Amino acid sequence: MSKERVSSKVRKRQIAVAAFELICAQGIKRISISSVAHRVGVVPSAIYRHFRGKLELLESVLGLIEESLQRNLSEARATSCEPEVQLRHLLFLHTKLIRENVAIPRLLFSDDVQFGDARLRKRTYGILREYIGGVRKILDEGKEVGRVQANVDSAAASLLFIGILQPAALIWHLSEGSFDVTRQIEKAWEIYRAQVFSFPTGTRKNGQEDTR
Amino acid sequence: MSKERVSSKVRKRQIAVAAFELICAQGIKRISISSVAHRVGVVPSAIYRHFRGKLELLESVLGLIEESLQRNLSEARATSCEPEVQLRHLLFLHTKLIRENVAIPRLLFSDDVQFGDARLRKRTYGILREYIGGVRKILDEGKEVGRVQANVDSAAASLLFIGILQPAALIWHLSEGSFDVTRQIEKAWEIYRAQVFSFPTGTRKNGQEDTR
DNA sequence: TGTACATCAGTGAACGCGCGTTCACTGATGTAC
DNA sequence: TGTACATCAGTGAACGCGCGTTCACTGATGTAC
Repeated sequence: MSKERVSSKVRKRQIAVAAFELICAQGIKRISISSVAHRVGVVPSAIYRHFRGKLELLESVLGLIEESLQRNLSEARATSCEPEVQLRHLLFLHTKLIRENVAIPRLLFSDDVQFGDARLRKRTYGILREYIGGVRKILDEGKEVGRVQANVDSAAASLLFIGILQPAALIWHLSEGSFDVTRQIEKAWEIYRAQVFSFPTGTRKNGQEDTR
Repeated sequence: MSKERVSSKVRKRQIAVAAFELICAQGIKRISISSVAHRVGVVPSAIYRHFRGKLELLESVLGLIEESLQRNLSEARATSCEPEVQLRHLLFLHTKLIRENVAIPRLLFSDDVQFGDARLRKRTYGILREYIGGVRKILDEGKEVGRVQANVDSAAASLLFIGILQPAALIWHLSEGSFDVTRQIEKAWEIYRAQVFSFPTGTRKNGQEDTR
């Protein structure tokens, strides 16, 4: 034990990251002030120098998750001005994120968040709303330029976008890897995009342009 | 306290149901041998007359969930011979089930199941596979009679079917009701069925029949 | 550059609590005669 | 129908354990003079 002293700002993030990694590896039930402290190389009571309590620690883990999701959203939007390509890339990034960080669904669906303190719940709600709102924005912009079917409800379509991945990821995790999550998501995406986008890549017919 | 004595078979189910209801009302974290026993009107150690331990109790709650899902599947299949109507009805039943029994997603996504004992995980995997398999069967039968698009991947489509509801239910629960889950599911279903079914009800054109 | 002091990250012992589980027991219920 | 006994659901005290949190402390680091 006994790493050297570190400034609170740095340590605070170290602790949040350690908690996040522990959730990835072992689930939320296994994280405790004690286990997180041990991972950082510090004594449990030291955590209280940086966080008021476990709740505040979990909140900061939510902050990390928010960062990742927003980062993905920005990156996806930067790849192309074509909404279909943007969403396709976001799906790819999201898949990767969830595969590598099981902590995310784990924490968001966890009991601590869903039934715990109202602050945690509100925070989570905000994070998800922001993310889904980002997806919806892409769809709405796509509608304006005629790339997205006008009769598609963008709120519902943005939720369904999340639904492309969510069940597959759940099954994948339960199956302990013996389930081709990438392929399932690919196929589900095909169903999705064929209905949502006006002229999906690969099925676009000659001569058909944005005439609407 | 001190209800009268009851046969083990009856009590066993009472206990499982009590645990299920407690999860609905307060989340998994709050259920303990003690709280379940109290709800049944019995002393904690009495639970051990009927279950070897907490794990076995959770397993029996999974059994209740399995029952509900299978019941829905049978009921949906009995409503019509039209696959679209069957799935539509299953979606309705599923929505109702999840709304009234938050315990179901709660337990299935819980840490105890996902990271806990391998038996629990396997059991959950089996339940979900069975349910999704039922959906897939409806789709495959639909394909045979030309009601479901031949180029739709039925495995992916059955997962996406679950995805219609899952994100909406999550957001709905976090929003504490201020979110019109039914409407979102309705709209997402429209996107889904338009792509999956050959001639979705309401958009079927005159003269078009099963010619494939 | 050297000394005195304030700041503050980290320590270690201690706490109260609820948890899952055990065990010897009690006494109601069902069965055999 | 009445008695003797086996079965077995339920009891209550006790256990060891890990949890989140507190508190008085230590001593390294940064700052003022």
